[in-house]
Amino acid sequence: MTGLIDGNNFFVSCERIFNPELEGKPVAVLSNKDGCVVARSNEFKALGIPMGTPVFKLKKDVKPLGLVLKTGNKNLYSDISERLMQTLRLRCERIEQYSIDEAFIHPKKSDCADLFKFGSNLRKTILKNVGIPCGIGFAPTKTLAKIADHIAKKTEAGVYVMPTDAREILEATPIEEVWGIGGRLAPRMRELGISTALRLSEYGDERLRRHFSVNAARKAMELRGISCGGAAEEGEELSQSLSYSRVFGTPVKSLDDILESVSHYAAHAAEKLRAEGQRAGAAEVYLVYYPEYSPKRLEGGAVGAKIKFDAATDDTLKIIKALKKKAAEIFVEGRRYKKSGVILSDLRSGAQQLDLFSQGQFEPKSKLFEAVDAVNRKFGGGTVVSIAEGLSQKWKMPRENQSPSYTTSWAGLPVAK
DNA sequence: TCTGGGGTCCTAGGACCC
DNA sequence: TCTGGGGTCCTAGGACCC
Repeated sequence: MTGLIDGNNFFVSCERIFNPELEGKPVAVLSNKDGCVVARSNEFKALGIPMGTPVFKLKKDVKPLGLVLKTGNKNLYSDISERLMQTLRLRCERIEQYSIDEAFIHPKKSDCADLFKFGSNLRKTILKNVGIPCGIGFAPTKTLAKIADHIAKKTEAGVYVMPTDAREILEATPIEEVWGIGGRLAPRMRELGISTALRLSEYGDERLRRHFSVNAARKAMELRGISCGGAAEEGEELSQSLSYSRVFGTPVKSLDDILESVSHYAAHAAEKLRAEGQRAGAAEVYLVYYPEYSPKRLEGGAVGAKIKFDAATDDTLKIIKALKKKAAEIFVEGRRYKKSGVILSDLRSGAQQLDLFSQGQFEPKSKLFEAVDAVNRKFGGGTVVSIAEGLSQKWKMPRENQSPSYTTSWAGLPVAK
Protein backbone atom coordinates (compact mmCIF):
# COMPACT_ATOMS: atom_id res chain seq x y z
CA MET A 1 0.00 0.00 0.00
CA THR A 2 1.11 3.53 -0.83
CA GLY A 3 0.27 6.52 1.27
CA LEU A 4 -0.23 10.11 0.25
CA ILE A 5 0.27 12.77 2.87
CA ASP A 6 -0.22 16.47 2.40
CA GLY A 7 -0.38 19.53 4.56
CA ASN A 8 -3.78 21.14 4.99
CA ASN A 9 -3.85 24.64 3.47
CA PHE A 10 -0.09 24.41 3.69
CA PHE A 11 1.06 28.03 3.35
CA VAL A 12 -1.64 29.23 5.71
CA SER A 13 -0.72 26.55 8.23
CA CYS A 14 2.93 27.68 8.04
CA GLU A 15 1.90 31.23 8.88
CA ARG A 16 -0.21 30.00 11.77
CA ILE A 17 2.69 28.20 13.44
CA PHE A 18 4.19 31.56 14.37
CA ASN A 19 0.96 33.55 14.47
CA PRO A 20 -1.52 31.55 16.52
CA GLU A 21 -3.91 34.49 16.48
CA LEU A 22 -4.62 33.59 12.84
CA GLU A 23 -6.44 30.44 14.01
CA GLY A 24 -10.15 30.55 13.27
CA LYS A 25 -9.81 33.53 10.92
CA PRO A 26 -10.31 33.63 7.14
CA VAL A 27 -6.64 33.77 6.10
CA ALA A 28 -5.21 33.68 2.59
CA VAL A 29 -1.62 33.68 1.39
CA LEU A 30 -0.90 35.71 -1.73
CA SER A 31 1.37 35.16 -4.68
CA ASN A 32 4.35 37.36 -5.41
CA LYS A 33 3.51 41.03 -5.92
CA ASP A 34 0.36 40.34 -3.87
CA GLY A 35 -1.21 39.29 -7.15
CA CYS A 36 -3.66 36.55 -6.35
CA VAL A 37 -4.72 34.03 -3.72
CA VAL A 38 -2.57 30.88 -3.65
CA ALA A 39 -3.59 29.33 -0.33
CA ARG A 40 -6.76 29.60 1.77
CA SER A 41 -7.73 28.63 5.30
CA ASN A 42 -10.95 26.62 5.75
CA GLU A 43 -12.69 29.78 6.97
CA PHE A 44 -11.60 31.57 3.79
CA LYS A 45 -12.81 28.70 1.60
CA ALA A 46 -16.15 28.75 3.41
CA LEU A 47 -16.69 32.31 2.16
CA GLY A 48 -16.73 30.90 -1.36
CA ILE A 49 -13.67 32.79 -2.59
CA PRO A 50 -11.93 30.59 -5.16
CA MET A 51 -8.26 29.80 -5.51
CA GLY A 52 -6.45 32.24 -7.78
CA THR A 53 -8.77 35.17 -7.11
CA PRO A 54 -6.96 38.42 -7.96
CA VAL A 55 -6.41 40.53 -4.88
CA PHE A 56 -7.90 43.73 -6.32
CA LYS A 57 -11.26 41.98 -6.41
CA LEU A 58 -11.04 41.35 -2.67
CA LYS A 59 -10.08 44.84 -1.50
CA LYS A 60 -13.66 45.80 -0.67
CA ASP A 61 -14.27 42.60 1.33
CA VAL A 62 -11.24 42.82 3.60
CA LYS A 63 -12.87 44.90 6.34
CA PRO A 64 -16.49 43.67 6.28
CA LEU A 65 -15.48 39.99 6.14
CA GLY A 66 -12.40 40.32 8.35
CA LEU A 67 -10.10 38.81 5.74
CA VAL A 68 -6.43 38.42 6.61
CA LEU A 69 -4.17 38.57 3.53
CA LYS A 70 -0.53 37.56 3.95
CA THR A 71 2.24 38.05 1.43
CA GLY A 72 3.84 34.70 0.66
CA ASN A 73 7.19 33.84 2.23
CA LYS A 74 8.82 31.05 0.26
CA ASN A 75 11.86 30.78 2.58
CA LEU A 76 9.64 29.99 5.52
CA TYR A 77 7.47 27.49 3.65
CA SER A 78 10.46 25.67 2.15
CA ASP A 79 12.04 25.27 5.55
CA ILE A 80 8.84 23.96 7.16
CA SER A 81 8.48 21.62 4.19
CA GLU A 82 11.99 20.27 4.77
CA ARG A 83 11.13 19.58 8.43
CA LEU A 84 7.96 17.77 7.36
CA MET A 85 9.84 15.61 4.85
CA GLN A 86 12.58 14.86 7.38
CA THR A 87 9.98 13.63 9.85
CA LEU A 88 8.49 11.37 7.17
CA ARG A 89 11.90 9.97 6.22
CA LEU A 90 12.54 8.98 9.81
CA ARG A 91 9.28 7.07 10.12
CA CYS A 92 8.79 5.50 6.69
CA GLU A 93 10.65 2.91 4.68
CA ARG A 94 10.86 5.31 1.73
CA ILE A 95 9.22 8.54 0.64
CA GLU A 96 8.82 10.35 -2.69
CA GLN A 97 8.39 14.07 -2.30
CA TYR A 98 5.87 15.25 -4.84
CA SER A 99 5.50 18.94 -4.08
CA ILE A 100 6.33 21.41 -1.35
CA ASP A 101 3.60 19.99 0.92
CA GLU A 102 3.00 16.51 -0.44
CA ALA A 103 4.74 13.15 -0.45
CA PHE A 104 3.99 9.57 -1.33
CA ILE A 105 5.04 7.36 1.55
CA HIS A 106 5.90 3.67 1.74
CA PRO A 107 5.42 2.43 5.29
CA LYS A 108 7.69 -0.08 6.98
CA LYS A 109 6.52 -3.71 6.91
CA SER A 110 5.78 -3.70 10.61
CA ASP A 111 3.44 -0.72 10.20
CA CYS A 112 1.40 -2.24 7.38
CA ALA A 113 -0.67 -4.44 9.67
CA ASP A 114 -2.61 -1.44 10.93
CA LEU A 115 -2.26 1.48 8.54
CA PHE A 116 -4.95 3.52 10.20
CA LYS A 117 -3.08 3.41 13.49
CA PHE A 118 0.23 4.17 11.77
CA GLY A 119 -1.30 7.10 9.91
CA SER A 120 -2.90 8.52 13.04
CA ASN A 121 0.37 8.37 14.97
CA LEU A 122 2.30 9.92 12.08
CA ARG A 123 -0.22 12.71 11.87
CA LYS A 124 0.07 13.41 15.60
CA THR A 125 3.86 13.41 15.45
CA ILE A 126 3.91 15.93 12.61
CA LEU A 127 1.42 18.18 14.32
CA LYS A 128 3.54 18.14 17.47
CA ASN A 129 7.04 18.34 15.96
CA VAL A 130 6.44 20.50 12.89
CA GLY A 131 3.12 22.17 13.66
CA ILE A 132 1.34 21.34 10.41
CA PRO A 133 -2.03 19.54 10.27
CA CYS A 134 -2.05 16.88 7.55
CA GLY A 135 -4.30 14.48 5.70
CA ILE A 136 -3.12 10.94 4.99
CA GLY A 137 -4.68 8.44 2.58
CA PHE A 138 -3.60 4.84 1.90
CA ALA A 139 -4.41 2.77 -1.19
CA PRO A 140 -2.81 0.26 -3.57
CA THR A 141 -1.82 2.87 -6.20
CA LYS A 142 -0.88 6.53 -6.24
CA THR A 143 -4.00 7.61 -8.09
CA LEU A 144 -6.18 5.81 -5.53
CA ALA A 145 -4.09 7.20 -2.67
CA LYS A 146 -4.87 10.69 -3.93
CA ILE A 147 -8.56 9.92 -3.67
CA ALA A 148 -8.09 8.37 -0.23
CA ASP A 149 -6.27 11.50 0.93
CA HIS A 150 -9.13 13.61 -0.36
CA ILE A 151 -11.53 11.62 1.78
CA ALA A 152 -9.17 11.69 4.75
CA LYS A 153 -9.20 15.48 4.82
CA LYS A 154 -12.96 15.47 5.26
CA THR A 155 -12.86 13.10 8.22
CA GLU A 156 -12.30 13.91 11.88
CA ALA A 157 -9.34 11.53 12.05
CA GLY A 158 -7.59 12.98 9.00
CA VAL A 159 -6.61 9.44 7.97
CA TYR A 160 -8.32 7.10 5.52
CA VAL A 161 -7.46 3.63 4.28
CA MET A 162 -9.06 2.63 0.99
CA PRO A 163 -11.10 -0.59 1.33
CA THR A 164 -10.32 -3.52 -0.96
CA ASP A 165 -13.58 -3.01 -2.83
CA ALA A 166 -13.39 0.65 -3.83
CA ARG A 167 -16.33 0.55 -6.25
CA GLU A 168 -18.62 2.72 -4.20
CA ILE A 169 -15.96 5.32 -3.63
CA LEU A 170 -14.99 5.49 -7.30
CA GLU A 171 -18.62 5.91 -8.23
CA ALA A 172 -18.87 8.90 -5.90
CA THR A 173 -15.72 10.49 -7.34
CA PRO A 174 -16.43 12.89 -10.22
CA ILE A 175 -14.04 12.57 -13.15
CA GLU A 176 -12.66 16.08 -12.52
CA GLU A 177 -11.30 14.94 -9.17
CA VAL A 178 -9.13 12.19 -10.59
CA TRP A 179 -5.44 13.07 -10.36
CA GLY A 180 -4.20 13.77 -13.88
CA ILE A 181 -7.56 14.61 -15.42
CA GLY A 182 -7.61 18.37 -15.83
CA GLY A 183 -9.77 21.07 -17.31
CA ARG A 184 -9.21 19.98 -20.91
CA LEU A 185 -9.67 16.25 -20.62
CA ALA A 186 -12.60 16.19 -18.21
CA PRO A 187 -15.17 17.80 -20.58
CA ARG A 188 -14.05 15.57 -23.46
CA MET A 189 -14.41 12.52 -21.25
CA ARG A 190 -17.83 13.56 -20.07
CA GLU A 191 -18.96 13.74 -23.69
CA LEU A 192 -18.14 10.06 -23.94
CA GLY A 193 -20.11 9.35 -20.78
CA ILE A 194 -17.07 9.10 -18.54
CA SER A 195 -18.43 11.10 -15.64
CA THR A 196 -16.93 9.33 -12.64
CA ALA A 197 -13.72 7.59 -11.66
CA LEU A 198 -15.58 4.28 -11.85
CA ARG A 199 -16.67 4.90 -15.45
CA LEU A 200 -13.08 5.74 -16.39
CA SER A 201 -11.77 2.56 -14.77
CA GLU A 202 -14.22 0.45 -16.78
CA TYR A 203 -14.15 2.25 -20.12
CA GLY A 204 -11.52 0.07 -21.74
CA ASP A 205 -7.82 0.86 -21.87
CA GLU A 206 -7.43 0.44 -25.62
CA ARG A 207 -10.28 2.84 -26.36
CA LEU A 208 -8.83 5.36 -23.92
CA ARG A 209 -5.49 5.12 -25.63
CA ARG A 210 -7.12 5.79 -29.00
CA HIS A 211 -9.35 8.64 -27.86
CA PHE A 212 -6.87 10.32 -25.57
CA SER A 213 -3.39 9.11 -24.77
CA VAL A 214 -1.44 6.50 -22.94
CA ASN A 215 -1.86 8.59 -19.78
CA ALA A 216 -5.63 8.15 -19.79
CA ALA A 217 -5.22 4.39 -20.09
CA ARG A 218 -2.74 4.42 -17.22
CA LYS A 219 -5.17 6.36 -15.08
CA ALA A 220 -7.82 3.72 -15.66
CA MET A 221 -5.44 0.95 -14.68
CA GLU A 222 -4.35 2.80 -11.56
CA LEU A 223 -7.99 3.16 -10.57
CA ARG A 224 -8.33 -0.62 -10.85
CA GLY A 225 -5.43 -1.04 -8.46
CA ILE A 226 -2.69 -1.72 -11.01
CA SER A 227 0.29 0.50 -10.34
CA CYS A 228 1.69 2.34 -13.37
CA GLY A 229 4.44 4.34 -11.76
CA GLY A 230 3.77 8.02 -11.70
CA ALA A 231 5.32 11.43 -11.77
CA ALA A 232 7.91 10.71 -9.11
CA GLU A 233 9.93 7.56 -9.55
CA GLU A 234 12.51 6.34 -7.16
CA GLY A 235 16.06 7.56 -7.66
CA GLU A 236 14.99 10.57 -9.67
CA GLU A 237 15.26 13.15 -6.95
CA LEU A 238 17.41 15.47 -9.04
CA SER A 239 15.65 18.10 -11.11
CA GLN A 240 15.62 17.85 -14.87
CA SER A 241 15.19 21.56 -15.24
CA LEU A 242 15.26 24.45 -12.88
CA SER A 243 14.03 27.99 -13.23
CA TYR A 244 13.71 31.35 -11.59
CA SER A 245 11.44 34.21 -12.58
CA ARG A 246 9.62 37.15 -11.05
CA VAL A 247 7.16 39.81 -12.09
CA PHE A 248 8.74 43.29 -11.90
CA GLY A 249 7.58 45.77 -9.28
CA THR A 250 6.60 48.20 -12.03
CA PRO A 251 6.77 47.77 -15.81
CA VAL A 252 10.36 47.87 -17.09
CA LYS A 253 11.38 49.58 -20.34
CA SER A 254 15.15 49.85 -20.20
CA LEU A 255 17.51 47.20 -21.50
CA ASP A 256 19.88 47.81 -18.57
CA ASP A 257 17.18 46.91 -16.07
CA ILE A 258 16.22 43.83 -18.06
CA LEU A 259 19.84 42.67 -18.14
CA GLU A 260 20.19 43.24 -14.41
CA SER A 261 17.13 41.20 -13.65
CA VAL A 262 18.18 38.39 -15.98
CA SER A 263 21.62 38.32 -14.34
CA HIS A 264 20.05 38.25 -10.90
CA TYR A 265 17.69 35.38 -11.76
CA ALA A 266 20.51 33.50 -13.51
CA ALA A 267 22.61 33.82 -10.35
CA HIS A 268 19.74 32.44 -8.26
CA ALA A 269 19.18 29.53 -10.62
CA ALA A 270 22.90 28.73 -10.74
CA GLU A 271 23.01 28.67 -6.95
CA LYS A 272 20.15 26.15 -6.88
CA LEU A 273 21.98 24.18 -9.54
CA ARG A 274 25.16 23.94 -7.47
CA ALA A 275 23.18 23.05 -4.38
CA GLU A 276 21.92 19.98 -6.26
CA GLY A 277 25.44 19.22 -7.44
CA GLN A 278 24.35 19.48 -11.06
CA ARG A 279 25.50 21.28 -14.18
CA ALA A 280 23.36 22.72 -16.96
CA GLY A 281 23.81 21.78 -20.60
CA ALA A 282 21.54 24.58 -21.73
CA ALA A 283 20.11 27.87 -20.51
CA GLU A 284 17.11 29.88 -21.60
CA VAL A 285 15.90 33.39 -21.01
CA TYR A 286 12.41 34.76 -21.61
CA LEU A 287 10.79 38.17 -21.41
CA VAL A 288 7.07 38.72 -20.89
CA TYR A 289 5.63 42.04 -22.01
CA TYR A 290 2.37 43.93 -21.58
CA PRO A 291 -0.01 44.62 -24.44
CA GLU A 292 0.83 47.77 -26.30
CA TYR A 293 -1.81 50.48 -25.92
CA SER A 294 -2.52 53.11 -28.57
CA PRO A 295 -2.08 53.60 -31.39
CA LYS A 296 -1.98 50.02 -32.64
CA ARG A 297 -3.07 47.92 -29.65
CA LEU A 298 -0.66 45.08 -30.14
CA GLU A 299 -1.04 41.91 -28.12
CA GLY A 300 1.08 41.27 -25.09
CA GLY A 301 3.21 38.17 -25.16
CA ALA A 302 6.52 36.57 -24.46
CA VAL A 303 9.73 35.87 -26.29
CA GLY A 304 12.53 33.55 -25.33
CA ALA A 305 15.91 32.34 -26.49
CA LYS A 306 17.94 29.31 -25.65
CA ILE A 307 21.65 28.58 -25.69
CA LYS A 308 23.50 25.31 -25.46
CA PHE A 309 26.82 25.16 -23.68
CA ASP A 310 29.74 23.34 -25.21
CA ALA A 311 30.31 21.76 -21.85
CA ALA A 312 27.72 21.62 -19.08
CA THR A 313 28.43 24.34 -16.53
CA ASP A 314 27.47 25.53 -13.06
CA ASP A 315 29.43 28.76 -13.29
CA THR A 316 27.25 31.77 -12.49
CA LEU A 317 29.39 34.14 -14.52
CA LYS A 318 29.31 31.96 -17.64
CA ILE A 319 25.56 31.55 -17.40
CA ILE A 320 25.01 35.26 -16.84
CA LYS A 321 27.22 36.18 -19.78
CA ALA A 322 25.42 33.81 -22.15
CA LEU A 323 21.94 34.86 -21.06
CA LYS A 324 22.68 38.59 -21.12
CA LYS A 325 23.70 38.23 -24.74
CA LYS A 326 20.54 36.33 -25.62
CA ALA A 327 18.33 38.76 -23.68
CA ALA A 328 19.79 41.73 -25.54
CA GLU A 329 18.99 39.97 -28.82
CA ILE A 330 15.32 39.46 -28.04
CA PHE A 331 14.82 42.84 -26.34
CA VAL A 332 12.63 45.25 -28.30
CA GLU A 333 12.89 48.97 -27.63
CA GLY A 334 9.59 50.56 -26.59
CA ARG A 335 7.97 47.51 -25.06
CA ARG A 336 6.80 47.56 -21.46
CA TYR A 337 8.11 44.41 -19.83
CA LYS A 338 6.22 42.66 -17.09
CA LYS A 339 8.55 39.88 -16.10
CA SER A 340 11.71 38.06 -16.99
CA GLY A 341 12.85 34.56 -16.24
CA VAL A 342 15.59 32.03 -16.77
CA ILE A 343 15.46 28.27 -17.16
CA LEU A 344 18.40 25.91 -16.82
CA SER A 345 17.85 22.59 -18.56
CA ASP A 346 19.61 19.49 -19.78
CA LEU A 347 20.85 19.10 -16.23
CA ARG A 348 23.34 16.43 -15.33
CA SER A 349 25.37 15.35 -12.38
CA GLY A 350 28.61 13.42 -12.15
CA ALA A 351 31.18 13.14 -14.91
CA GLN A 352 31.04 15.59 -17.79
CA GLN A 353 30.83 14.46 -21.37
CA LEU A 354 32.40 16.79 -23.91
CA ASP A 355 31.59 16.74 -27.60
CA LEU A 356 34.30 14.96 -29.56
CA PHE A 357 35.23 18.11 -31.48
CA SER A 358 33.95 20.65 -29.00
CA GLN A 359 35.96 23.74 -28.15
CA GLY A 360 34.74 23.45 -24.55
CA GLN A 361 37.23 22.73 -21.82
CA PHE A 362 36.75 20.33 -18.99
CA GLU A 363 35.67 22.54 -16.14
CA PRO A 364 36.88 21.70 -12.65
CA LYS A 365 34.57 22.48 -9.77
CA SER A 366 34.75 26.18 -9.19
CA LYS A 367 36.49 27.11 -5.96
CA LEU A 368 35.21 30.65 -6.42
CA PHE A 369 31.55 29.69 -6.32
CA GLU A 370 32.08 27.15 -3.58
CA ALA A 371 33.29 30.09 -1.53
CA VAL A 372 30.56 32.46 -2.72
CA ASP A 373 27.85 29.93 -1.83
CA ALA A 374 29.39 29.34 1.58
CA VAL A 375 29.51 33.07 2.33
CA ASN A 376 25.94 33.59 1.18
CA ARG A 377 24.74 30.65 3.26
CA LYS A 378 26.46 32.00 6.34
CA PHE A 379 25.69 35.70 6.02
CA GLY A 380 22.48 35.57 4.01
CA GLY A 381 21.65 35.62 0.31
CA GLY A 382 22.97 38.61 -1.61
CA THR A 383 26.10 39.13 0.51
CA VAL A 384 28.31 38.37 -2.48
CA VAL A 385 26.80 39.00 -5.91
CA SER A 386 27.89 39.54 -9.46
CA ILE A 387 27.99 43.24 -10.32
CA ALA A 388 25.87 42.39 -13.36
CA GLU A 389 22.94 41.94 -10.99
CA GLY A 390 23.01 45.67 -10.35
CA LEU A 391 23.15 47.64 -7.13
CA SER A 392 19.87 49.53 -7.08
CA GLN A 393 17.69 46.78 -8.60
CA LYS A 394 14.88 49.24 -9.26
CA TRP A 395 12.84 46.54 -11.00
CA LYS A 396 12.56 44.47 -7.82
CA MET A 397 9.30 44.08 -5.94
CA PRO A 398 9.12 45.90 -2.65
CA ARG A 399 7.86 43.42 -0.06
CA GLU A 400 6.77 45.00 3.19
CA ASN A 401 3.77 42.86 4.11
CA GLN A 402 5.71 39.66 4.39
CA SER A 403 5.91 37.84 7.67
CA PRO A 404 9.49 37.32 8.89
CA SER A 405 11.55 34.29 7.87
CA TYR A 406 11.23 32.89 11.37
CA THR A 407 13.36 29.82 10.82
CA THR A 408 15.89 30.82 8.16
CA SER A 409 17.09 34.31 9.08
CA TRP A 410 18.57 35.65 12.32
CA ALA A 411 16.64 38.86 11.86
CA GLY A 412 13.39 36.92 11.70
CA LEU A 413 13.94 34.84 14.82
CA PRO A 414 10.81 35.01 16.96
CA VAL A 415 11.24 36.29 20.53
CA ALA A 416 9.75 34.37 23.43
CA LYS A 417 8.70 36.31 26.49
C1' DT B 1 -4.81 50.07 -12.90
C1' DC B 2 -5.27 45.96 -11.36
C1' DT B 3 -4.07 37.91 -11.93
C1' DG B 4 2.63 33.66 -9.10
C1' DG B 5 5.89 30.60 -9.81
C1' DG B 6 7.92 26.04 -10.53
C1' DG B 7 7.73 21.69 -12.38
C1' DT B 8 6.75 16.89 -15.32
C1' DC B 9 5.37 13.95 -19.20
C1' DC B 10 3.58 12.95 -23.95
C1' DT B 11 2.92 13.65 -28.95
C1' DA B 12 3.46 15.14 -33.61
C1' DG B 13 6.34 16.57 -37.03
C1' DG B 14 10.83 17.62 -39.03
C1' DA B 15 15.41 16.15 -40.09
C1' DC B 16 18.25 12.67 -40.58
C1' DC B 17 20.17 7.68 -40.97
C1' DC B 18 20.55 2.89 -43.26
C1' DT C 1 1.68 5.43 -64.92
C1' DC C 2 3.32 6.47 -60.85
C1' DT C 3 7.75 6.17 -55.12
C1' DG C 4 9.71 0.79 -49.22
C1' DG C 5 10.55 -0.07 -44.79
C1' DG C 6 12.55 0.71 -40.38
C1' DG C 7 14.63 3.56 -37.23
C1' DT C 8 16.68 7.74 -34.04
C1' DC C 9 16.95 12.38 -32.23
C1' DC C 10 15.25 16.93 -31.46
C1' DT C 11 11.82 20.59 -30.78
C1' DA C 12 7.54 22.93 -29.98
C1' DG C 13 3.35 22.72 -28.06
C1' DG C 14 -0.20 20.68 -25.21
C1' DA C 15 -1.75 18.84 -20.97
C1' DC C 16 -1.30 18.14 -16.40
C1' DC C 17 0.26 18.91 -11.34
C1' DC C 18 1.11 21.80 -6.96
